[in-house]
Amino acid sequence: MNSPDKLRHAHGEEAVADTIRDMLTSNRFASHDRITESDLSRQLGVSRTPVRIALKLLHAEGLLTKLEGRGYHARQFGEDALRQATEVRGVLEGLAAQRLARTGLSALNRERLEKSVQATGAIITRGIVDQEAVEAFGVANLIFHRTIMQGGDNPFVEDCLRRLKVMPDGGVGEVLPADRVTWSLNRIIVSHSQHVIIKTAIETGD
Amino acid sequence: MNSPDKLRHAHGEEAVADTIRDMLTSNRFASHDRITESDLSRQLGVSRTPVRIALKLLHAEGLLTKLEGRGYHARQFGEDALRQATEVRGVLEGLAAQRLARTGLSALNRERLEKSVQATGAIITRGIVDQEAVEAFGVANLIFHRTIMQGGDNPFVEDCLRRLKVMPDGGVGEVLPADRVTWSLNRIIVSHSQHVIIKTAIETGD
DNA sequence: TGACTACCAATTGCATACATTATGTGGCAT
DNA sequence: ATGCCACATAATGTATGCAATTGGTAGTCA
Repeated sequence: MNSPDKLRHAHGEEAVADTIRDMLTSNRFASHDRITESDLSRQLGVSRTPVRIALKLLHAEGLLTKLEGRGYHARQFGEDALRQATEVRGVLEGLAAQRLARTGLSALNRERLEKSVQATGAIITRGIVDQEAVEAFGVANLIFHRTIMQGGDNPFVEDCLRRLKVMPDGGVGEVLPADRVTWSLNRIIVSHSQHVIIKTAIETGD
Repeated sequence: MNSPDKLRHAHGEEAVADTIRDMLTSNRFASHDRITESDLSRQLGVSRTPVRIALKLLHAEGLLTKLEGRGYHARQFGEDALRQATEVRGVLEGLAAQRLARTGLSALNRERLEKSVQATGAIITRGIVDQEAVEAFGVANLIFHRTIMQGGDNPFVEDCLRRLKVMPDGGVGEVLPADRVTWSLNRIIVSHSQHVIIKTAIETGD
């Protein structure tokens, strides 16, 4: 995906960053691969300048480690990193949810959470985990978490969570490639029940 | 400070970003000022290229809001933003402290926390809040929070906290300019007591 | 044979010139 | 008088050429 053609359509600069980000999060680079401006610019068919900017942004995002004169390396995320990111996301969403519980749910947000929970519930009662179900769960999960995150009305929470998205599989609600994580019904059930707990906690005022 | 001369000494590119960051955090721009590449490049005596990169980095850091075609605005941080950032920092440090409580304090970290608490205690018993006391408190406070943060051993927590530093006065333990915040003994006492609570909680295993 | 030096290649960083896009303004037509 | 269209201006985005720094390598001297 993300052939160089795409670069001509979307606003080049960010498109370059997005493309490289995709290449990184889909583990297209080995840990020892040197990533340099020139290589990527040739590879993507653009000049060094946008690539240069993109690499600096990705470095600032923490996706790349600098080799001081010899390019960059793709930052490697192990299992522990995933766990750590999950911890952080947990407390941040907890904060957002807490605030939601205090201020009360707007009608729109209440509806969003309701629909999300109903959607995951429907998947479970259907009992079949196919591609469609995984995608549906991804969407519902995304809506649920995003609603809480934005409803918390704390831009810093959103900033921090956005930062966690740099992790492969770290983004909340992203549909994961089937070859990386085997999605089971169990996992959906766990998520669903957690969502229900959180939702009722918010509605009753924690 | 940070006259354009400085740009010639430190590694240009980051120096440009640092300079602009300083200009932003010291409130040198009014909220309605348009910030453009060309203006800054003239003002700093460098070409647009490094300024361009610096602005993009600062935008990614959340210090600038994009005006989509007409430059940037300095992001304004109100009192509520300070409160929100404090909330986020609270839960993140809570997470780090929790982990510290589980894994146990290393001798070095235990000593650091002990010394910090003793220092703030000494300030309180002395009872005089002068410049020296404020600075001493700043140092002790910084050590306390940084110890907890790093002891949590979660790079994402550090990432997020670093992100909060973009706020004016948002950095933990920074000595604040006297004209922005009036430091009272009360405030130090509150901090001290909180530190004691956190410290004993960690030592007893939460 | 080992270490030091000098050179070469590769890479980042900067500046300038050029292309593209968006906004704002002014004039014209209805 | 108001609305729309066109043009000018300013801002971002891109490409390329050049400088400076760094790492690697080979060659020489002790």
